[in-house]
Amino acid sequence: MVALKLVNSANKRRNTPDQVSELTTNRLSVYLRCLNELDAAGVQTISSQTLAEQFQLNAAQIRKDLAYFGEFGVRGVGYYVKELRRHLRQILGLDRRLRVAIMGAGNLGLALADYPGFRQEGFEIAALFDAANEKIGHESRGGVPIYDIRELKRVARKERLDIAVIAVPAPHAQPVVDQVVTAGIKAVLNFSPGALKVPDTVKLKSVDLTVSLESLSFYLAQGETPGEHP
Amino acid sequence: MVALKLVNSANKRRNTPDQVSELTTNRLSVYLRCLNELDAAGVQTISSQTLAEQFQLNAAQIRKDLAYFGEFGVRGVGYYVKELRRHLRQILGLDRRLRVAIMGAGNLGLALADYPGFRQEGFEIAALFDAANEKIGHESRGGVPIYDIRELKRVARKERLDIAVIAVPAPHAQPVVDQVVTAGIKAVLNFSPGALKVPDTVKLKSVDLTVSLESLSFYLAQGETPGEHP
DNA sequence: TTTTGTGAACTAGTTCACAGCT
DNA sequence: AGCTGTGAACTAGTTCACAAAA
Repeated sequence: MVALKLVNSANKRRNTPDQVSELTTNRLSVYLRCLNELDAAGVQTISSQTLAEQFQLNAAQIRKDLAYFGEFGVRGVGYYVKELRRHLRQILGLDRRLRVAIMGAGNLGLALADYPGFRQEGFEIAALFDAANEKIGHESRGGVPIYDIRELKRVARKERLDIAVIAVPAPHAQPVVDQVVTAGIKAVLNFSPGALKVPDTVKLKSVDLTVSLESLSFYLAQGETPGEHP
Repeated sequence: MVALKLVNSANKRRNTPDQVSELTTNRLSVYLRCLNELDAAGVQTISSQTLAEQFQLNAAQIRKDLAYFGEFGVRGVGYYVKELRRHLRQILGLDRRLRVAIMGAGNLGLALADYPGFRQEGFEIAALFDAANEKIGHESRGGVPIYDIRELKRVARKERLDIAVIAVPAPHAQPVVDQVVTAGIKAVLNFSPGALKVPDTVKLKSVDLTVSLESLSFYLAQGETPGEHP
């Protein structure tokens, strides 16, 4: 077991022990953000306990999440911030720039194209796509070029696009995602409401604004009648 | 038990039996969307089985989610679409219009203000707030007025704002959400990266774009080394 | 017969608690 | 002494399977 772990941490990539839960990868991303801040603040080491206090999390959970990918900690000390940060970036595949396409140059698409949060952590918004002739050939305020969606396959290859963000009106979402799949893009972030179908060789992640708002509405409706809270 | 259930479905509102999971309320929202489509298509009744086939879900799960709030189905028949739709709208608190404020009239805030998906299901974008003088007093393309954020408390009362959407740059997010809480708003949808602190009388729901993208990045990084899929 | 509502069984995810390094 | 890594215990969420109703 110890021998296996040593092999794993020597041969850094390649480690899908069974199947990592989405909840885990989301947390890794949160840890990374925290480590970036700690590193920027000049902190050298951090314990799972201290890290857990920052957000609403259990220290054992953090240790388990990390231990899953290797033995990154030092007993009696904690984790070296710079080192753990490097490991997490590599586990999350952020040690290379990922190129993102945004489908739909409407309000939302243009806003996302220039959203500074995306660029920060190694993502590069390389292209916008739209079907409206008057938009094609122009670019976003931040300088992202707008291509004809019919050019998707060609541009995807030439620009080496890794991820597509779906920001088109709901009725166009499925046809557009079909084109994305055909163009060979393997990861999709969907902002349109409703379920999209993709083959299971493609990873789809959906952010449904209506569902989020309605979940808040439910809370407000329940809150009307007081009810207890733990 | 049967008697209790009859009481519950007679006295429709008021039913927080223990604590409803977020996963459940999210699904209710998905069911509602599906029912809207079925109703529009003129479908009269639907079984949990048929509903489950529409998206990737188990029929028992749907029945359990619904049965939690009352006995809405008819054995041997299924659910009456119109009736179930009405129940769900009421459970989710969508039987009244909810008034939404968007904090931050930048790219993202303006895009969200005019996002058609929001208006559709009973939400009303009533106000934008910003700190930049040159924006205050203007309005979004869709006609949502932009107020000075210092006016938040007054406007929140006058306009009866129910929900705040946080679309300001990350460093401003915590101060802004503090003001939102002070203004008495009880539900917040946060688009800024990182954790926000709110008192537990306020419901906070976060959509973290960086986390979503990094989760896709993880998938791509793992996919490099083939690995099996079930 | 069809399909709901639901206890029981199962699966996934979290937290505890402690042996074992440093 | 301090803190990680991890089996064991626990909690939450999902699916099965079937009795009861229409």
